[in-house]
Amino acid sequence: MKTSTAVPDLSARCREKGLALTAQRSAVLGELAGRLDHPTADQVYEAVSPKVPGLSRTTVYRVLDTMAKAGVIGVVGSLGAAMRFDPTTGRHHHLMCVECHKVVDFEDPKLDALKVPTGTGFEIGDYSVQFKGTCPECRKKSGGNRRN
Amino acid sequence: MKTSTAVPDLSARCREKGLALTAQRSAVLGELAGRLDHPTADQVYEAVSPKVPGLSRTTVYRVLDTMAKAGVIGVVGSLGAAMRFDPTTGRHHHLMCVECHKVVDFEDPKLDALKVPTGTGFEIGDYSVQFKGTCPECRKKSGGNRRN
DNA sequence: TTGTATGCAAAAGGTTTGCAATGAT
DNA sequence: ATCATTGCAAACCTTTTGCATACAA
Repeated sequence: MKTSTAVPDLSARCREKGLALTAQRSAVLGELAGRLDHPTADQVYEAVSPKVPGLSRTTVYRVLDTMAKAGVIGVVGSLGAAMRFDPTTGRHHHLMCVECHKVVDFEDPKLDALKVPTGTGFEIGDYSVQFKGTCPECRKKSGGNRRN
Repeated sequence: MKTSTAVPDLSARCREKGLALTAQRSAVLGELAGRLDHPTADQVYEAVSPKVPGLSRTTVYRVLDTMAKAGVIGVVGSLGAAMRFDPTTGRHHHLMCVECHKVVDFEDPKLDALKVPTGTGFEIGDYSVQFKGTCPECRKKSGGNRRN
């Protein structure tokens, strides 16, 4: 039988990316690797802080940001900080620009008919597919990072 | 031919939900209905403010929140304010609790093979499916709204 | 040694709240 | 008349930044 996803060795990945492995980074990555939930930066800080005397909240934010940008870890959602509103309430999907955070609707009947998971304990109301990439404008000005 | 989604009459929906239709609400909903992007609360405020003298930023936040909770409008992403991190970097999907914002991984090979949209101008890197619902814990304590 | 990473403190968003006044039904 | 909604100011939470110090390679 195939066990569920093994705990990833994030510290190793960190090294592979050529990033220095400090005590703080090791602790933050070690904490994240062992968690099934998807903690916020503050939750990571609260968990790691007791184990690393003097650890700064700022450092946790910076480590998580650095690791996410290097692809060592992932982020859930990946919109900017601000909440975005949508006049459409029906099922539809989104193209999201990872550069400028632009969000564009995408409709596709095929995607509207996915099988909703059962036996998870969750009562699923709806779903949507998020396609993450780079929008036309940001592709042009390659280094474009104006926020939208 | 079928034209793309028509501009929704959000004010009508507001009435249907039994919510008072004030000048401010009407202006906010009117603005949102006409936009294809997915504006932040602040962007809505900037757009509506000139048309409604004395309009408060607070009110815009409150109107959007109220309407979203009533189902008159939608929100993109629907996580809480805080960013969440994930040790997993490969393609996988999420069950998200709309009550407590808990996020649980969900893996399904079928969902890993969706057709990525083309001809959108976007350069798509990856995607994930977000299933939104209520988690087992929040279902029990029906009114449960502790944040996770 | 040399550049990167950390800590502190302070600032910068983004959003929420208490309370009195205003307004919709 | 009555309760919901608004505006203001202030608080709150999350995240980012400047700068001097400490540390990994």
